[in-house]
Amino acid sequence: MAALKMDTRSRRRQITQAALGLLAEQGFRGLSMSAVARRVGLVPSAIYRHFSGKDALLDEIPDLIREKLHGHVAAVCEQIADAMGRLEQLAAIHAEMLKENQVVPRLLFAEDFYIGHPERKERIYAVVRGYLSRLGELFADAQRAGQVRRNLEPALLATMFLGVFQPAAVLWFASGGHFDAVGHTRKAWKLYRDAIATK
Amino acid sequence: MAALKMDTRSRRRQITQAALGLLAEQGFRGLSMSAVARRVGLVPSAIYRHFSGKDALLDEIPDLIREKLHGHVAAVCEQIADAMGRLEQLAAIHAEMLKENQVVPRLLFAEDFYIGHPERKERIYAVVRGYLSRLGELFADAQRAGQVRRNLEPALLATMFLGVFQPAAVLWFASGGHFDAVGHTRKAWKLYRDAIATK
DNA sequence: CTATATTGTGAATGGACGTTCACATGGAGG
DNA sequence: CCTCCATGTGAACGTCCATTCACAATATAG
Repeated sequence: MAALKMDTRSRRRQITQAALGLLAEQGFRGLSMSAVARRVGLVPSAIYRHFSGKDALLDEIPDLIREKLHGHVAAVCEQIADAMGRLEQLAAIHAEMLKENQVVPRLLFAEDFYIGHPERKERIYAVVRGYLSRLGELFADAQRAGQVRRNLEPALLATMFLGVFQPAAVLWFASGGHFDAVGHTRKAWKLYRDAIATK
Repeated sequence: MAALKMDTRSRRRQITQAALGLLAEQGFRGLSMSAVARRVGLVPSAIYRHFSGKDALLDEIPDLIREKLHGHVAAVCEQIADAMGRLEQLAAIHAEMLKENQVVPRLLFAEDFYIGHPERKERIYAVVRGYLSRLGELFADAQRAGQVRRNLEPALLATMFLGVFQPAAVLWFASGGHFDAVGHTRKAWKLYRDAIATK
C-alpha cells in the first residue's frame, strides 16, 4: 500500500496538476483533499507534507490557468503569422477544448473558492483581463494590417470575441456535450469577422 | 421565538422564493437548509413540514427561473412592437439585471445540483433551449419585417445574441461589479445589429 | 369551548470533509 | 552497513450540514 517517496518539488507539481484535473473533470465539489490524494496515489494526510492546507493548494490554481490560456495564444502565434488567421484558429481551439477549459467558469462560479478570500477573485479577474489584453493586441495587429476597421476599440473587439464561443461553451456544457459547439463557433466567427472587417 | 403558523401552500412559495434569493445572492453554497429557514424566520426542521427534503426544494428551482426569463420577454413584447426594438431592449435588460440573473450560471455550474440527479441538468438545458427558441421567434419576426437578413438561421441568431451580453456578464461578475456591462452591451448590440441587418 | 390536525421547536444522529498527530518507512549520506 | 530526516500512513477529532423525532403551540371544525 505504501506509495513511492518523491521529493517535494515534483510531488507539489503532481498534486497541483491533480487538483486542476479534478476541477476540470468534476468541478470544485470534486476537489476534495481525499480525491486529490487518491488521484496521486497517496493518503489525504500525506498532502499536508507538501502543502500547509487546502488553501495553499487552491492558491496555486489561478496561475496554472493563466499559463494554460497563454499557452494557447503562444502556440497559435508560432503556427500562424496572419493576425486574423490567428484569431480564427484561437476561436476554433476554444471550441474544441471546452472539456479542459471548463475550469475557468467552474472556478469562476465556485463560491467556496472566494468565501473569506476576496483576493482570489481579484486574481482570477486579473487572469481574464490579462487574456483579454493579449487578445486586444491581436486585434490591434489586425487593424494595423488593414483587416479590421480602425474605429473599433481593441478592448471591445476582444470582449466581443469571447461572445463568439462563450454561448456555445455554455450550451455545450448544459447539454452534457451534445451541442455542436465547434460548428456554431465556426459560423459565429464568420459573421463576426465580416462585421468588423474593413469594407 | 415561535414563528406564526402559515398554510403549506403559502409557506412553500415563501420557501422556494427564499431559496431562489439565496441562490442569486450567495450562490449554491449559501443555499443550506439553515439559511433558507433563517430567511423565512423558521427553524431548519420546520422546512420538512413542507418539503420532504432538500431535493424536493431544489426541484422547484428550474421552473422559477424559466418563469423569470419568460417574464422578461413578455414584458418587453408588451411595451414594444418593433422586432429589433424588442431585441435591443432585451439585451439592455440582461445587462441591467445581472445581479438577479446570476442565478442561471450559478445554478448551471453548481455541480452539487446535478450529482446523482442527471435529469436536473436536462431540465436546466430545456429552460435555456426554451428561451433560445423564444429569442429565435423574435429574430424570425425581424426577418419577416425585412430588418434581418433571411439567409441567417434564427437559432444561430439567437445563440449569438447571447454573445452580446454574456461576456459582459462574466466580466461584471469576475470584477465584483466594476465592469461596465451596460456600456459594453450597448456597443456590442450595435455591432451585432449592423452585422445581421439587411443591406 | 374543546378536540384534533397542522405547523413549529430543539435536541440528537449520521455522514462528509479538512486537519492533526503519533508512528512507520524508505532512501541518501557517512 | 547504519543513521537520520524527509516522506507516507492510519486513526482520531472538530465542524458543518441534512435529516429525524418527540414534544409544544396554534388554528380550526364541531
